[in-house]
Amino acid sequence: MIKFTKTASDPFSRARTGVLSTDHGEIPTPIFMPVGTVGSVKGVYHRDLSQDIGARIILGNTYHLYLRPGLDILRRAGGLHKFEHWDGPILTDSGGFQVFSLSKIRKITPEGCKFSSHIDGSRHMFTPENNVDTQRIIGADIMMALDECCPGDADRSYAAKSLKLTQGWLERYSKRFAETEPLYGYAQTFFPIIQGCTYPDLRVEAAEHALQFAQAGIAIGGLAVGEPTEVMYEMLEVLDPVIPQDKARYLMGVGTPANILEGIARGVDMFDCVMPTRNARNGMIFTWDGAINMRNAKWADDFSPIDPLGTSFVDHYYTKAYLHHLFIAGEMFAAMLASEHNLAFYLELVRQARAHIEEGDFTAWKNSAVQRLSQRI
RNA sequence: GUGCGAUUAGUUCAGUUGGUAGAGCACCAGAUUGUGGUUCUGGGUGUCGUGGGUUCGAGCCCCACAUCGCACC
Repeated sequence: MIKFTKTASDPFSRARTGVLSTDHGEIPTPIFMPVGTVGSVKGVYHRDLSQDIGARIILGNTYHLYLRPGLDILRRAGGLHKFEHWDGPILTDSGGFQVFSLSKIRKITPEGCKFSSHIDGSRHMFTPENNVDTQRIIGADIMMALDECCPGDADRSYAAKSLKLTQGWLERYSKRFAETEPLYGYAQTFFPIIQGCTYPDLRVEAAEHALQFAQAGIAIGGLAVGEPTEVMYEMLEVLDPVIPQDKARYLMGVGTPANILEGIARGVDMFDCVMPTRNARNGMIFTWDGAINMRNAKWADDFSPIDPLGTSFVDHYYTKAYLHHLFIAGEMFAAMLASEHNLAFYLELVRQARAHIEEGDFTAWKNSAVQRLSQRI
C-alpha cells in the first residue's frame, strides 16, 4: 500500500510537508528525486546516493530501459531494484517525454505512439496497456501514466487536442493497471499526469479529469518545456486549489534550485531534474550563493574547498583548483565529484525547505534564498 | 660541407594571378529543466622565422641570414 500523508503546512504560502510511504521506505516531502534513466544515476555510487547524498527515491525511465537492457533481462533480474541493487523507492517515467524529445520518427495516434529507437532505428509502439505491463516488469514503486508532453509554445487547439489524447490514454492506463498485479511482492501505484500546456482552463479540466484516477499522488507535466518561468508558476497557482491536499503533487522535470523553492511555495511535493547531474558533467556546480562554472579559468588557483557550506564529503575533501583541473583535463572524476556535490546540494535544499515549513518561517527563508541561489559566481 | 623542402594563431595546417590572413583541435565565455557521458551558441588569441629589396601595395616575388627536416658527400 502506497499512501501520502500531509504533516505540516506553511502559513504564508501553499508549501507543506508530508510523507509518501512505500514498501521500499518512507519519503519525506518536499523531495528531490535524482534521475537514473538507464538504471544508474550517472557517475554516482548507490552507497553515496543513499548515505552521503541522502537520496530517498530515484528515477528510472521506461523508454530507455525498455530499449536497453530490455524486458527479458529486467524480468529475469527480478525487476529494476534488484538489477541495480537499490533498496529504496523507484519512480519510472513512462517514456512519453522521450518519444517527444528523442525520437526523430514518431507517430502519435489515439491507439498509442509509434517511434523509432534512437539507438538502432528499430520500430516500436507504446500503448497505455503495454506501458503498464512494461512498468510492472521494471517494478517501479511509482509508475507514471503514458502521456503526450505538449510543447510549451503550442497553440490552444493543438494543446486541447493533445490533452484529449492524454486523457484517453489515461483511462486505458488506469483500467490496465487495475487488471494487473505487481510481479515482485511489493505494492506499486501510478500517478496520472496533468497536461494542458499554458492554458489555465485546460489545466483545470485536465486536473479534474486526472484526479478521478489518482491514488496517492498526481503529476504536473508539460512544464519547463519552453514556456517562461513565470508562466510555469502561474500554472502551479491555477492547479493548487484544484488538487486535494491528500494527494502528493509531482512537478515533472523541474528544475533549478530557485524553481524548486518556488514550486514548493506553490504546493509541489516532488521534483526530478537532470540539471544537477547533467550540468555537473558540464562543469556547473550549485551553491547557496549561486551557480559556479568550474571550467572558468579563474578557479585554476583557488585552493579553497569546493563548497565550504556543502554537506557532501567531497565539498571539504577537494579544492576548487583540483576540480577545475579535472574538468579541463576531461577526467571522468570531475563529473563524479560535481554530480555528488550537486545531488547532495539538491537534497540539502529540500531538507532545509522541510525544516523551515515545519518551523513556520518558510516564506521569508525562501525569498532570501531564491535571490542568492539565482546568482552566477 | 652540398642540394632539396619547410618556417603563418597554443597546435596541426590552408592561404587563389601580389590587395595588411583563415579552418580543425586546443583555449576563453555562455546555454542546458519527466538525461544520448551529450549537444548547441558566441569569441581569433597573429611582429605571417629575422633583416633587407622590388612594388602604389608582399604571407605570396628577389637576396641574405637563422632554425628544423630529408637526401647526398
